[in-house]
Amino acid sequence: MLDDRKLAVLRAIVEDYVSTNEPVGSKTLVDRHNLGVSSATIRNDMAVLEEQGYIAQPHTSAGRVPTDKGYRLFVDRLSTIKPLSVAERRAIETFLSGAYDLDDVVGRTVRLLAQLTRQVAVVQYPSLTRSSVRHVELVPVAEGRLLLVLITNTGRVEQRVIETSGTVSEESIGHLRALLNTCLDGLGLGDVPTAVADLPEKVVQADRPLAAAVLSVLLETLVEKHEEKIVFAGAANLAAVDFSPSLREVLVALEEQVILMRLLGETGDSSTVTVRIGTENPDLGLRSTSVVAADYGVGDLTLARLGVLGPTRMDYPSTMGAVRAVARYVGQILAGS
Amino acid sequence: MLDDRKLAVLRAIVEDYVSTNEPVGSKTLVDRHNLGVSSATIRNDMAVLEEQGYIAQPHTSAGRVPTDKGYRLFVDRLSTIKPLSVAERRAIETFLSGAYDLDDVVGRTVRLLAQLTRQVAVVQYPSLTRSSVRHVELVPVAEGRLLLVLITNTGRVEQRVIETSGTVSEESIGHLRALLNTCLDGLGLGDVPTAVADLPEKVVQADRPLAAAVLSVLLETLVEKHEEKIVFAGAANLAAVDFSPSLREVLVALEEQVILMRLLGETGDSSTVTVRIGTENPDLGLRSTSVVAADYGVGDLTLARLGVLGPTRMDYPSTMGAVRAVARYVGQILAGS
DNA sequence: CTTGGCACTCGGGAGCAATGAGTGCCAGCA
DNA sequence: TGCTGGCACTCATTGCTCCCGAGTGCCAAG
Repeated sequence: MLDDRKLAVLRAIVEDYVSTNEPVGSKTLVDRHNLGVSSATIRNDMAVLEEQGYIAQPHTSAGRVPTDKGYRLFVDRLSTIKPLSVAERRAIETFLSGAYDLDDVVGRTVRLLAQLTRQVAVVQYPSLTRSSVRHVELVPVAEGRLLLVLITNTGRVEQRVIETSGTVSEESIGHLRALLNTCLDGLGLGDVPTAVADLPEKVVQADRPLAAAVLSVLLETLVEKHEEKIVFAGAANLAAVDFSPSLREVLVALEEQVILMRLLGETGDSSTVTVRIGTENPDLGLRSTSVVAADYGVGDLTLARLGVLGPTRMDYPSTMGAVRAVARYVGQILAGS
Repeated sequence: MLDDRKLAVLRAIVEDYVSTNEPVGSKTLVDRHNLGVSSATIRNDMAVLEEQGYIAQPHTSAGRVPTDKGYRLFVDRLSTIKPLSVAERRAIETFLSGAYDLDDVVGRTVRLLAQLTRQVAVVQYPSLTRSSVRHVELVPVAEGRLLLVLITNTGRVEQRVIETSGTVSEESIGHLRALLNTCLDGLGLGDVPTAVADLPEKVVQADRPLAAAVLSVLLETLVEKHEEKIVFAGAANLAAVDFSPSLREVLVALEEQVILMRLLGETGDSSTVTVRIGTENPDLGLRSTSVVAADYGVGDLTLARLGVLGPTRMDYPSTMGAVRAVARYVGQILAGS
């Protein structure tokens, strides 16, 4: 259907258009790439490519521009992920290794990725559901108020206030704390609900209301935090590209956690970079953007995803390289802390 | 210098320009507001106002537009803060009272403020320096690693990893934890450094390295977190106004913590709303924006600031009303949790 | 299948006139 | 002294035409 030269033409169109941001015509194409044929031949090829829906012209008498379908073919078959330079890798490593807690790791990662790709970066916090309990802490913070702190093996710390009906003794708290920790230590968060089901029965009669209160808040925390936290950075990079009309829509989408979550999407083939182009996106208003995303995690364990959002007209090979590299390094950093 | 009518004219110009976003001329002015004089008279007044620098015309044969100086006069002497409607107040209250921890309070606040004013909202986390220690927790998370968790009376939780040279026994940790808590409980964070200076001397010889490590991390935390955390929301609202060229600069500024901090500025008269207009701003690139900010806190204690950033051409009375109201409610919520 | 040639299309920019909102100024009037 | 109506003037904006050139599609020949 499409012979080698037509594919080469498509590739050239994508590359030229990405770098110049101007519709590319048959003449400029033969000038810039040495395709060994005349512009008339290219024109014929382009007519075919257009008929098949890989490219389009904004208006008659203008050059061609890749369509989403064209980008898709380019990503799937015409390009390879471009590895980062040694200098870049080193920069990533030193920058990330300076982080001192989970918030900081995520914060640095998202800024790094934004800067590296000059686009909007999105990073999801490590999943709670896949991590396990490292420690549970109960701290009295005021009359009738306890603070429940849950620490996971991924370094995440969750906190919730518990209202207790009356004053609670230090011993009761200490007892409950010990009980919780022996029950839960090392347990996957998904298994917590069943493990603590019979907790109230294990404490003395007087402390049962307390135990029940703590328990309900603990379970709530697990459920609510299930919808993961997600952050972005580099919105300023959007202004550089001129999205003119849809810029507002894109900004709105970015501020909506739920949309961001869907944006990164479910894990495709793990250990690979996923690309979603233009209308392949689940969200309206992001129809003119592409998302390049990847899983990150420690060893075989996938913790969450991160990625980049930019115009469909983006440098896919480089972006994919940056996303892949950052995902790997974050994994390493998390493993080592 | 400026008689009452000239002030009335200035007020009318500001109000008209804010609502229509078009330079306002003498004719439209007498039509819309009943000033009781003819347009020629208004023209004379406008000439004076322009000479004094309160208004300017984008080009000859165009209407007048307020200058920063004009807005300043308007805010200081020609307008009063517009209180929110009962419905709005109720909405704020119910929305904020649904929050369940500090992150959530701040997150809801910033989104609320952005939506209420249709501009960019900025909220600073409650200051660490002005709060006091509620509890210190030490948790072993791995071989050679401890997690230090610091809980303050404002509900803020700080965490840091401590690298210990060797394995540390549970007892050592327990001892140190108890020691820290008796030393620090209720202490203002500013007083922590002196209070813990002699800590290593209070533990048995073998635990001194541990104590020193914990100590240094604790002090680091206090210093580093001194530069407070700050968040924003509503960037999408920027796209609605057409900042055309400077939009990028504004977005850049928003992502820079340091700039944001400076933006809210030092507390002016507390319990009042502060307005900074256009070039009064410390930052270049925000020359065409205004900031409306206020302190918030519990009772007499000021914890931090929050505010709104928008075009100089904004509805100051309403914005000030919204900022003031939200600041008050956040204070109430924090007091009650 | 490729190529040079050629007519055709159409967006974008330059040039130009008409429009009209808005101004500054002035002389007259209370 | 301050207000007013009148009037000439300015100038951004709009709509119009015209022209240019990049780029195409098609065709006949190699």
